[in-house]
Amino acid sequence: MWDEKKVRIKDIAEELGVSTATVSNVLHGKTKKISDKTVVMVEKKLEERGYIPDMAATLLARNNSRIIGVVVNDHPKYEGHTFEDSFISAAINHLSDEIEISGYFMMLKKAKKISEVVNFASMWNLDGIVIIGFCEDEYQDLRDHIRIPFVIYDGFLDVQNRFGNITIDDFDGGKQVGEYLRSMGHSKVLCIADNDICMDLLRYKGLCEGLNLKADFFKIPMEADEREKLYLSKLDFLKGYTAIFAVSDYYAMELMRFLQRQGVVVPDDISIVGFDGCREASLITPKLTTVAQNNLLRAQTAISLLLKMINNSEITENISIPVKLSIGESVRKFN
Amino acid sequence: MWDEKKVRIKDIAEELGVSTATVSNVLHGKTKKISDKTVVMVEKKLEERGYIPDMAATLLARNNSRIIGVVVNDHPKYEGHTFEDSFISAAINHLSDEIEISGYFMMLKKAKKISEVVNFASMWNLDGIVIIGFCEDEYQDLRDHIRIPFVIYDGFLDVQNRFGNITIDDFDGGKQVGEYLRSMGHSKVLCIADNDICMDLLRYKGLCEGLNLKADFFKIPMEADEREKLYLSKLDFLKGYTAIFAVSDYYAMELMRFLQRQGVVVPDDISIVGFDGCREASLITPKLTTVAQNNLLRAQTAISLLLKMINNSEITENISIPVKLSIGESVRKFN
DNA sequence: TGTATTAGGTTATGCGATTAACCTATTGAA
DNA sequence: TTCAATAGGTTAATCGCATAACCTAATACA
Repeated sequence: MWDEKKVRIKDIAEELGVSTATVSNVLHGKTKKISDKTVVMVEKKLEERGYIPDMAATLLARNNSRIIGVVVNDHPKYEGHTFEDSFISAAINHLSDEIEISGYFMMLKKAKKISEVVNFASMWNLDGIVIIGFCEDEYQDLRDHIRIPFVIYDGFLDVQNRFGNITIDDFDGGKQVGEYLRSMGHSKVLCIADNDICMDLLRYKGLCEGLNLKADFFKIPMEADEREKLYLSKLDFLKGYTAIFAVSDYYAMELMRFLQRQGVVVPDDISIVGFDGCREASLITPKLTTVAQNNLLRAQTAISLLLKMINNSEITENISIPVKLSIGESVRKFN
Repeated sequence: MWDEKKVRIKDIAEELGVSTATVSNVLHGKTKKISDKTVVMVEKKLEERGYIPDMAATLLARNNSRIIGVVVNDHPKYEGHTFEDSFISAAINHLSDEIEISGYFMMLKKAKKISEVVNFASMWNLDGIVIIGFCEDEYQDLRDHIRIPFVIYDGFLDVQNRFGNITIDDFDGGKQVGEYLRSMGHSKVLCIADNDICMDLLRYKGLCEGLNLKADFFKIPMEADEREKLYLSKLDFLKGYTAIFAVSDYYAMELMRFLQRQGVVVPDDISIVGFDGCREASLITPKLTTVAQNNLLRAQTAISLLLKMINNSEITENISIPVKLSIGESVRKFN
């Protein structure tokens, strides 16, 4: 039923009465030492027989695999829907395209621990890794245990050349939000985040800078039902603010739904701002005001940096992608 | 910098003074002909040296790769955001988990043509394929050109055992919508779809059955801007219906946004129903009434069927996953 | 006592592609 | 005429693992 034999270099060579080396050289354009007629003959035969290289053999024979691993932290906060997250799925989508364009292959993996990443790299002889969603300690750990270059897709601004690092200007994004809210007359502003480190903190600091005052910071739990409980118990506290800045669109939209269910009108009663510029943000009502990231540019930058690192293991760069406030309908003018 | 040598079976064997065959056999649990103490000794050493098999060599040496390909049609309608589509990303997310649980590896690929799928399978020696988003002709084409089993993730109900086929009961889904709309007093109902074949038609037929009358069918173009134009020019036509059933949530939500921009209130002026039960459907306002699919069950079913087919190439099954109407806020009672 | 069986391994080959090293015939130069 | 160089290849080793075929010593059996 499904048993046609696959065409190998050896088959081509035998049918043509040449050596496998000749066929292989033609395949790779190393034709300096092969006559034009032989080249043409081999090329024709390859085409005719529909030759497709066997990757397992190819990988084994050369020392670079031309495979790039994309590893996403399978964080509990995604509740098993990691690849459905809008930031993650956009990353995968564009990374996949960029990797293919560059003539590489992508291997995609969820991982809970850095040791899984190390094993993954070793077992597939990956040429490089793009990694998403771990924290700084874990990246250092990875750095100490791996032999290949990697680029942190959601990097930190303050990292000093220790690995490839793609970041957005979190501080500036927060600042843009702050300036906008200030221009709209808000001064009682709350910032919510699940995390008080790294980029969340930068966004918060930017917010304060833009507002020109110290906004309050509220840490929320990572589990959805605990957040719900917390919001319920702190409803009056939340209502005490005229605007709330959530450090991700996901939290912003969740909070918005929660408030709407409690009869709070957005933006009339409370204004809300998110961060990420995910697709749903512009599909909901009211449209979410948020800080938009250029996912395509980010993926392009990540892959082009990684390829540079693969070709020269001394390079490590820290690249920041600009962000831009995207004004929706979730903030009202406040006097 | 990144240059530790990787541990091979040969290294383990030499350090222990045994043959590579012994180590390999221990690795695969073929310990009938190996003394307990040797087994223990080898296992200890493997653990201690952190042995990780080289996949390229493993694949090459055995005739099954233990790789499952997941191929998604890179359809123009996604406008380059294929993996961000909610149906697709949910599929990838769950398929990835199921494949990993089964001890296989996933290779993910976008493809525009079936020939790419054939090459992909050949180059990686895939054991099987899960394929999403192509049309029936293309699947037949694939069937004729490939040597390995494949399962159609978004299959058709009327296919007769020609490949592994996972489908939902499109007809029943449409029927549930029809019955619901009928119970809400709607009789002027329009069905919109970009396609007049297969599952879209089944959903439409189910709709009519449930309504107990023949609803109108309206074909829309696949390009977003052309749809926009069409909707604009046919606004009065659309307003002539009390309820519109879009055969996917994507179209339903898009239409809802369009109507809202035109000042049409949903559901007060027009009721809207979608199909798929994607995540955004429950996040928008008003919450979309839609036909929910169980994505996890679908992925589990697809992988378990594919594994059956891999182990016995005679099997081909046609499995239908039940669907359930999820009532939101986008349909009003009409008298 | 002689033969069969079993325990506990080892040897050697192949998977398909890559590539360094080698070979031979022809041409060119002195 | 002789040697070097070049064109146009071929040979054979290698990548790391799996596995069928083979081997030897000890034990079982009759």
